[in-house]
Amino acid sequence: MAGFGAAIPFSMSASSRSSRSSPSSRSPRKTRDTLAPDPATEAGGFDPHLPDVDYGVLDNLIGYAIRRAQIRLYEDFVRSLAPWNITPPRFSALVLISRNPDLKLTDLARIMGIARSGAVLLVDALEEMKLVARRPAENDRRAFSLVLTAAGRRTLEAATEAVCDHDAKMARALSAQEQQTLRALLARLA
Amino acid sequence: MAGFGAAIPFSMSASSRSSRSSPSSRSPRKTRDTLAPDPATEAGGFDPHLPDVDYGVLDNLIGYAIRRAQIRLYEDFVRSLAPWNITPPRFSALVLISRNPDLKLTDLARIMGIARSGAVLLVDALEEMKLVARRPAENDRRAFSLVLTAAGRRTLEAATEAVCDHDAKMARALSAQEQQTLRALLARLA
DNA sequence: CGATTTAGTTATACTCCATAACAATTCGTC
DNA sequence: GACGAATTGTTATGGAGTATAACTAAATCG
Repeated sequence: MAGFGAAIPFSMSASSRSSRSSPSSRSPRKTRDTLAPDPATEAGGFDPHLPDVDYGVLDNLIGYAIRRAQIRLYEDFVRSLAPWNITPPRFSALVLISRNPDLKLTDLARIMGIARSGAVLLVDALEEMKLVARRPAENDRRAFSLVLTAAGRRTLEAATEAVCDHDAKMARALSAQEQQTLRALLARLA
Repeated sequence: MAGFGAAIPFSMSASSRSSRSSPSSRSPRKTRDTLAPDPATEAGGFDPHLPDVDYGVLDNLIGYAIRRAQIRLYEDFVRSLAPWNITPPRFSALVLISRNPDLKLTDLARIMGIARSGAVLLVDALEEMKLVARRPAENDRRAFSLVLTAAGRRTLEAATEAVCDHDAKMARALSAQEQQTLRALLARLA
């Protein structure tokens, strides 16, 4: 889930494979054959609310209304960042590194709500893309200060523009006043 | 990510481990020792908006406002379902199976936006928990009709109550009128 | 009937992320 | 100032979720 980089662990008990009697009783596996290349990818674009489906309580929950909106926005958000090979967590990291001087890897992890080990991987990727550099921190020889490279600044600028365009496009059905209302209501939840 | 059971693939290029010069230059690994049991879990509860942090553009995007609200709701949502070992996708599946008679596994996959293979695992888990049963479908010996067991109905009823309580708790800061407004605005996005 | 499609399944692999352990360093406290 | 505790960055390992591809049995369509 991620998206912002949040934890949202959601792990719980594994549901290990179970033996089960199948409708058409199993028979021994044959060897490869390959007749039809299997029709294009499954599970493509996802419509969070199909007609002719009874969603029961799900339709009554504010949480699901938010979830649905988030799903719709998210897919397009990812697409708008794809040209730079930037994922949402990477975008968040770039913004945070850009705006918070002397940010340490541990700070980044805390802010984004991920484990330090995850932040290492994230920064590794950004460093390999030459967008971020680890610079020895002053006063602490254990730590790095994270900084954007020149390329990182350029990429962030371009990606930011794309993201803002995307956001404006998504919200264009709402007036400025309505957007303000939406923001205020969301902020008051929970 | 899931949560509702949505796809949201979000995969792209893997950021393979890179060689990197560390701040304190590496030395050979020693064997086990175990001194301190490492302080409680990292990446615990996540605050989507810390003070003293500059979030830059992120604070201006409607998409992030929604994302943040969703994150806050989600953690609590998961906790409210935990007593029954029900995850959000499992809850969605139970509701959908309950409300849509004669639902097939493939239908479930399509509605939830996951691959059929994923639906198999989901239904496997629910069947192992004795909440759902595969019943041979009429007129099609390939397919199952998914149905709730008596235990499944009881569990769904209890979990639904917990979920509704949770949702009401989250939205209690908003008047009925405001909740309606929020719903309407969310529906008009994208 | 034969070709194609569909439902359910399995195997495999990938991605993201957490936990745990660790070395080097810093901090707190006497 | 020395020593135990905490912190920083790191690696190894593994788990959960989901996708892709291939497959069997059955239905459908010409």
